[in-house]
Amino acid sequence: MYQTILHDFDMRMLMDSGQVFRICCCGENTYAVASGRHLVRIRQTACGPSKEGTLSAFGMSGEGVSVEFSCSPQEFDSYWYNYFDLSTDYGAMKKAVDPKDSFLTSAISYGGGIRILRQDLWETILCFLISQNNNITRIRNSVDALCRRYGERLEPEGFLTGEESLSERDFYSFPEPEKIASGGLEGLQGLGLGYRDKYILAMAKRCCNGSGKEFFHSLQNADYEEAIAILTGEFGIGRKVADCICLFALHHIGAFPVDTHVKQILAAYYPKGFPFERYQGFAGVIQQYMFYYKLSLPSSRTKKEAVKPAPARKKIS
DNA sequence: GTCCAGGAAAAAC
DNA sequence: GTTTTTCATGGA
Repeated sequence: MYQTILHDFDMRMLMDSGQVFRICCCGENTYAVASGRHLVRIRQTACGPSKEGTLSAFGMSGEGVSVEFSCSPQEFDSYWYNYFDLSTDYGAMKKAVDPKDSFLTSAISYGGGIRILRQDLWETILCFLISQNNNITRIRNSVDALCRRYGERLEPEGFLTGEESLSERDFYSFPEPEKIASGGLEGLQGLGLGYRDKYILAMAKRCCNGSGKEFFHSLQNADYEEAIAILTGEFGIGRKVADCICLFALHHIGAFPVDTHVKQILAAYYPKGFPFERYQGFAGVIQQYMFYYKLSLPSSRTKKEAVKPAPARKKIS
């Protein structure tokens, strides 16, 4: 077990932020995080004198949360510290936000515990291939089903203090390209992938054996623009998915993925344009606060009808 | 039945 | 070169 105090950190927000699909809640204030072949359980509790502790108070700058990792301090240092991007000061980026921008200030007050994770590249490429024209719940289910079919069962590492029983749920490693490729298209049926199965298979074949390592290294050594060019050259990856991979795996935090939600935000709240110049170099962090906050809003607020009233509805016969 | 979801490829203009 | 259609799937 390893315990520490963290700022700008909230597991529930990270779990639901849409950047990662392998975190689940497995008890009160307790979460399981799987990444590649790593698995850890994390318990987070409010600490210090804070205003009556709502969950939303977690992770706000200044307050901090007490966080227990089930793993050893060595595993924390060598993997999870980097995964959660704990060397970055998010308070500084929050302060850069225009105080007159009420949408953004609300978004940060609502989702201040979000960070940009440094996720495994192979895993992130596949997860965001699955994400296209899909919703977060279905993505999570497909990713989990894929890991159950081709991954290996992971043994929980270490224990949290006073842990009575482990979660009934079991966890699997993210499958290697060779495993997915060998199963062919048939091996991808029944996972809810829909038409995306052919993208997954093509990417798995492309990353088999040595060529995957080369591909990953070229991406990791590329700057943002180069990475976008490489990624969008692949079957099934367009600009939006490429931006997500750049942001969530390659940590190009200037990347600003525009999906259906962000498109709605920009149309509804920034009709005269979003001030990208103000957030140069870290717009992706700002984007993530906006995205997460938007998920909590009633859809009527940003749906097209709310912005521009739709013409009279066509009469049904 | 229709619309929507962290879109992109293929077809059609 | 740009716009439109198609592509699976399941929940609302």
